[in-house]
Amino acid sequence: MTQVRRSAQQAAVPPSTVARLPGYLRALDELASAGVTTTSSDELARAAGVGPAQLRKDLSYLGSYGRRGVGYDVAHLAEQVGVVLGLRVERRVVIVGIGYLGHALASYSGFAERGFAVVALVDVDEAVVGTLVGGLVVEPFDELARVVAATGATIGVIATPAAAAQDVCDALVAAGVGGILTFAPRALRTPAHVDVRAVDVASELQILAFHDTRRQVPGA
Amino acid sequence: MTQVRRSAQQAAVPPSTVARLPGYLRALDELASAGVTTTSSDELARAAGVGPAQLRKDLSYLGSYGRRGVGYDVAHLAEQVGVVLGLRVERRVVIVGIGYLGHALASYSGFAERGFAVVALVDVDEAVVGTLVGGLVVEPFDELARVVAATGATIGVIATPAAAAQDVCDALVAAGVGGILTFAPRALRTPAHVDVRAVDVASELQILAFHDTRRQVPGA
DNA sequence: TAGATTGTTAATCGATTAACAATC
DNA sequence: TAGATTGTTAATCGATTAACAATC
Repeated sequence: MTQVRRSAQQAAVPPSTVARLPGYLRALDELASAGVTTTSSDELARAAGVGPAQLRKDLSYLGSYGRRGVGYDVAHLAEQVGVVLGLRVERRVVIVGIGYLGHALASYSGFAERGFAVVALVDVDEAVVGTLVGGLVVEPFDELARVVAATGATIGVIATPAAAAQDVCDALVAAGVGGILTFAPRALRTPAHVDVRAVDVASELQILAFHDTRRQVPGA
Repeated sequence: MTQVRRSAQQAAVPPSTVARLPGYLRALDELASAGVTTTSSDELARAAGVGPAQLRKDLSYLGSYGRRGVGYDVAHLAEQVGVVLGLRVERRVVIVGIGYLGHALASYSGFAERGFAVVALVDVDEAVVGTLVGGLVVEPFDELARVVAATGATIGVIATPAAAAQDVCDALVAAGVGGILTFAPRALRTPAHVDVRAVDVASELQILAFHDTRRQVPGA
């Protein structure tokens, strides 16, 4: 048991596989909406935008949920992927920073549809605190710890300017959240037991610009 | 020359390295702002949140921009990384879908700071078309091709609901953009010459939920 | 049974890490 | 020169892909 962070259930699911599971779940939901009840690795892979071999390999880490010669039951597989992702337990989210982005996130219906409840909004700006956004009253930043404790939020979202990100991050960690999703373009320092995912839209554009260059300027 | 998409310049930069370059650029800008003029792979790696060996390996694909025993000139290295990413040419961006998210993106100052000009906003909703957002007048969706041609946009951002994403994507491709950044939770089909990057915030939360589960429910 | 499709194995490929010779 | 730090090589590691035996 010197192995770092390994669940007791089955063999570990590799990170690259975990990162693709939400896409499979999305594709399964789309198929279900279209009335499809049984699917194949070929069909599901196409819907998710990956190769069929990769899909089967990924699913094999979760267990054996298909039937040879037949395929996968859409509803059953979706349920199992949901279980593995931990979506059968309600996940509560607190959003810090209620600017345009925070507004967008607080109002986004896609969260509820995919297993998340936004339970609190927090901001430092006195002009924003107390206003109603997406059905919630914005709380002051210095109440963060209390708000997290009171709501049972386990995931924090940072939607503040980059300059404030590390302080907000520290406060979220101190308040006891286990995972952080940050939109601020800055590397965050966190203890090892806190999971961080970063979305940086300008970085995404820069990666697109790289390929754009290769395409437009072949020689120089 | 049967090799697919390979630039004529130097040896290809691996995708995983390209994806980290924006982070290095960010870290370099932070160091420069702090008055640092020379840095080491150790210092820069720490600022960017990666290991020093990985940083040096990544930079080695771009060329030799450091000096042994001394380190890297911050300004010079930032310039070179910018060149490789294609940021010395102005990149023009059109945003489709001006809801909360589109608003947030249109108003985001971080784009301009990092080499991008938002040159056009487009929406289908008649109530939104004609309004002023972030200093730009929102154009009707059926004008997309004309707007892209007139502004010279080469990158399209999709900030619409998932149901509209594929149609918007097709229209952007038809209009001639070379890269697409989508926030809609749906796999997009595009021709091979168009580069797509997808940001799905609910998927990010689901990945966090996976680790949350491992932590909170060790046994079952 | 014959046909279809999974789950798994093995081979390939790419990415990361560590170590160190080159060199400032 | 002695100390520092890069750039590169080689070793390790993990991820992807292809092929096919198992089996419905």
